Amino acid sequence: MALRYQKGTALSTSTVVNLRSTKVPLRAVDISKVTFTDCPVRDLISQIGGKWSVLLLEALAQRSYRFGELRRMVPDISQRMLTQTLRELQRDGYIGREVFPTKPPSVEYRMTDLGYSLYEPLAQLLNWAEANHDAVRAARASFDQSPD
Amino acid sequence: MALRYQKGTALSTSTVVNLRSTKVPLRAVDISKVTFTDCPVRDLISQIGGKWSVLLLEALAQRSYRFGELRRMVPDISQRMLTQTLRELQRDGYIGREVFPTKPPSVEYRMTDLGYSLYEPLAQLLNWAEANHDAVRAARASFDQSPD
DNA sequence: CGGGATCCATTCCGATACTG
DNA sequence: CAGTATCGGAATGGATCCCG
Repeated sequence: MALRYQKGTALSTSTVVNLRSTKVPLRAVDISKVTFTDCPVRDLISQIGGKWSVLLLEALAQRSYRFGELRRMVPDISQRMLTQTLRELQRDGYIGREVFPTKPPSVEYRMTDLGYSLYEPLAQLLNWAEANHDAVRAARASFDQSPD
Repeated sequence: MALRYQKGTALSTSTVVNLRSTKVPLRAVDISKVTFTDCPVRDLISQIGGKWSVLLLEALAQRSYRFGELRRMVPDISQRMLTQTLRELQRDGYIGREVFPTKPPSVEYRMTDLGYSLYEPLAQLLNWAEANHDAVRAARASFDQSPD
């Protein structure tokens, strides 16, 4: 039983198990010719696992913002990464991009319905992070002093 | 107004806004001498944003597993990354590690209470990923054909 | 203003070999 | 069985310059 899909066809005789809840029986899936992005979880993690995606989703969940506004909200992001991350979020359908042909041009980014639906469970996770950050840092400090 | 904490003290006169829900008023936080890991969200993302963390949390949310079992469940993980990721998860207090001094030795990993509490909102997010993967891939295909 | 293009440092991660 | 150590390639991301 293999966990989550993997690249290539190296394990064509194996199966992949989609684990989710302990209350749900495990489902076996043929792994032959299954590619990386076929696994929803690996796909999502590889996307929003980036350094900036979640921060931008957080901002745009509030309201629409222009490129320069976002840049000022995340002061330590480079222009390159801001552009690139916004493109990826747009490509996945989480945010929309509208160009206003003013001089100089302005571009506004806004969350889509799909993006809002993603942000719901995501916000819960971020709330957890904030609520439990002290516990995590305590565990970390304890481990660093004497690895259990 | 800056979004989320950043490194160093370069923006000592700025403030950071913790954004979360549109229903919650924005809170301003002094950014002076605030380091990277002081932001719970950035900290969490940099941790579980890795390639393997979520998969291992998913597995261990089911039941305890031994090192070799986890390795077989995630066949495309290297021994190096399995060890490393498990250490990080243990360090943050999400999982525990117990050594049984048999010959040869066996080591069992199990989720902690903190890990289970993290897995609750995380599982919701993963459920979303599975439920909406088709929509994401459709948006991606559409974008690749003609960038909106 | 909102990018694109290029170069470079760092980090991540896989492969391999070795060990108690 | 469950690691550790080392190496090298791949991917990530920052800095800088240019452009309509």
